[in-house]
Amino acid sequence: MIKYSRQREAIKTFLVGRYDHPTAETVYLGIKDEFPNISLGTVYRNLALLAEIGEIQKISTGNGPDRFDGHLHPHYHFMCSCCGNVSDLKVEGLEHINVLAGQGFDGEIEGHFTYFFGKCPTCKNYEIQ
Amino acid sequence: MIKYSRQREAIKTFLVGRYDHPTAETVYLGIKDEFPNISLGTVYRNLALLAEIGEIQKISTGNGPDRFDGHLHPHYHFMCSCCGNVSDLKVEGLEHINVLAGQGFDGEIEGHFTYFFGKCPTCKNYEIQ
DNA sequence: AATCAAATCAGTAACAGTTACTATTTTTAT
DNA sequence: ATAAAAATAGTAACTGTTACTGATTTGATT
Repeated sequence: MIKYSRQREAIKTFLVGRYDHPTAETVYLGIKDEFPNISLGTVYRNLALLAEIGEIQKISTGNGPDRFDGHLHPHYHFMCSCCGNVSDLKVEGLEHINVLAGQGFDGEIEGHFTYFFGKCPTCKNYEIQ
Repeated sequence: MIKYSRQREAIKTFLVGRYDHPTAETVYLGIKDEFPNISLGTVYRNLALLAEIGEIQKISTGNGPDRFDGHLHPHYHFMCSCCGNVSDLKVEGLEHINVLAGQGFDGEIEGHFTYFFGKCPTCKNYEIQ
């Protein structure tokens, strides 16, 4: 049974108010204003719990720490190979790819993780100069 | 300049001979027959190098260690949520998704990482009983 | 074949990100 | 109000990976 906690609510609120996919460390530092002695362990525990019950999204890119997203509407993520920032990406017409993947597969496809990479607008412009 | 090394060749050969996407640890143990004092650091260094020059593929799933694939023909990966095994998945008709993702995006999409998850054939059957 | 600089190695220590442990505090059903 | 369950802060420990060091291997040049 999950009991209410003010720390968890603050973590959720923090994430919902941001669009930059913060790391656990960033959440920890951001929450410290309100909870000066919050523990990093508490942040990790609650991020994992929130992700498990589907209230936030966990994004693992394979290098560097995991990132978290408080916005649940269907969207994809883009990670810049230059600066490492993660941004949202609206991609239309990808709803069918689980079905495509399931063709000729004997198991059961439940979903997919996808992120795109390349140069973000800022890094792309910077390169031109 | 990259010089030949017997260890690196053995690592590559090991990966090409397998289809189960082993971890660095598994490679290390598998190579130990031939190189009893090979160092785990050497395995990591060469896996990173081989991935960088495009001779193998590195697969990060976000939980557990990275996995490596010695097979370069275009294919996707499936990770079983139950047993954690990673297998290959042939998915047709996904060539265009970088283009789709680039529509309405000011940066430059260079590629994407995707893996599918769900229940592998074995775990799916096991559940029924 | 001998020389030698650069690359690689084995071994080990250090690191980053994350999880686990413990004693205390908070939540919430009764 | 009470009390059991859940959550907490603080800290230690863990996992996967990278960095450092002095010795060895490679390969181009003689």
